[in-house]
Amino acid sequence: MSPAATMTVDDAQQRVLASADELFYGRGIAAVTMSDVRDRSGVSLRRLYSLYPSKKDLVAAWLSDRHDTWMSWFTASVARHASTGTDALLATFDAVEEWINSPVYRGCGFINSIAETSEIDDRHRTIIASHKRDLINHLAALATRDHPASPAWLPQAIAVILDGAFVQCAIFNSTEPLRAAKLAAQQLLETTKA
Amino acid sequence: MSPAATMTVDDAQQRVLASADELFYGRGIAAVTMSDVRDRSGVSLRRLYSLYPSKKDLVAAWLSDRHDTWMSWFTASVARHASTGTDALLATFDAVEEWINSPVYRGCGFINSIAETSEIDDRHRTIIASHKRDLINHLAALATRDHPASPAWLPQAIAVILDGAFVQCAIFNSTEPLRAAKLAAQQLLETTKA
DNA sequence: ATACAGTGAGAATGTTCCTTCTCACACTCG
DNA sequence: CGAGTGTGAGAAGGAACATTCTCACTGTAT
Repeated sequence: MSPAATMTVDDAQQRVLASADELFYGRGIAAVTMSDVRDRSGVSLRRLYSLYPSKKDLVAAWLSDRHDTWMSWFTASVARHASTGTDALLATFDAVEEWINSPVYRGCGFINSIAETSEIDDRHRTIIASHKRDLINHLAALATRDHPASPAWLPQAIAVILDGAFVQCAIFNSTEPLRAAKLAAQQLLETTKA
Repeated sequence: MSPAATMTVDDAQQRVLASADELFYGRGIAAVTMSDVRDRSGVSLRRLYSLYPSKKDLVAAWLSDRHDTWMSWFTASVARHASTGTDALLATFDAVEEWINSPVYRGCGFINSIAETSEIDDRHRTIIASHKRDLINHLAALATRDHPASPAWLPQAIAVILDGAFVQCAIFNSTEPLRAAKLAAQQLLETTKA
């Protein structure tokens, strides 16, 4: 039907998206050229453009892909940390601590991307807003399950604290903000529990 | 001695910095060209480069200037909102509400800038980190004065919540995150007051 | 009045990309 | 085997932009 030569379409897409993630997240969108993506993925420029007709298309595909993988990782990591008896909403801070401590950490890829105005259009902004909305929704589900008496604003507040920690840990290159964030969340959860 | 032709050096610098602020904050650094700055400020390219030998130099001057003006505005705005009897740390949320509600709001200029990796170097990152450190220090001073019994992590926690609100209000183009942030801070201040 | 120092306007330079195109090759299908 | 399609490698086209340079002018100081 349409078997490819050196690499299947799926393979090429997967390699491109994996490379795009390392590059776009690690260096920022504007600092990454299409040739960089080719070099790291091994997918030729010609094929790259046949898969993603423009850099903006590639960026959109990357953001969607990163949303999927990040949310999967996050929910799994939270579940794992909550399984030891820790409050699930509080466990979100333990979950992200691993990430923030990793050497590749460079803040939240979505928050970073939306600041690169010359690389981003409304399509991208929609994906980014959806990502943050989904995060809040997940936190809301955890709150409904474990904190049924908590106020309606709690999930959004936890999300705000998480985003603030992402940002400050990147700016200060330290996990100290995360610790303060977790203590604040802990305090909050204790007083809204009653 | 050295009187200029059309405009004094001080005038030119002031006009350039004012224009740079509108442009860099409003559109992002990469999306603004030196010619844009010339057009808006009325300062010729030649003079622009004699004042700031490179775009990176101009960006550094802008960040320093914005730090000064933003902190002045912020401390004054907090003081004004706190003067009516509101807790000073809580008043920070009322203070930034005006800003976030204004049509020019586009998130925190420092958080946005640090994400534009191809426009930013270590000199800029230092200014940005200092800005956030100064903000925390100011919050710490307010805490020492009004909440002497509060835990040491409180100022950093408030700063995290503020930054998270800055980011989410920009992403969602809404002040809803700020409301959740303020409620969380309120809860926090009440329980750490005792 | 004249030489000079600084300036505005904007052209010229050099670089960095995104995107497209060329050419030769590999593999499929008849 | 022979035509045709898809591909890799990388050159070529074109646009945007930071930075420098040219040229003519203005105001100052001798």
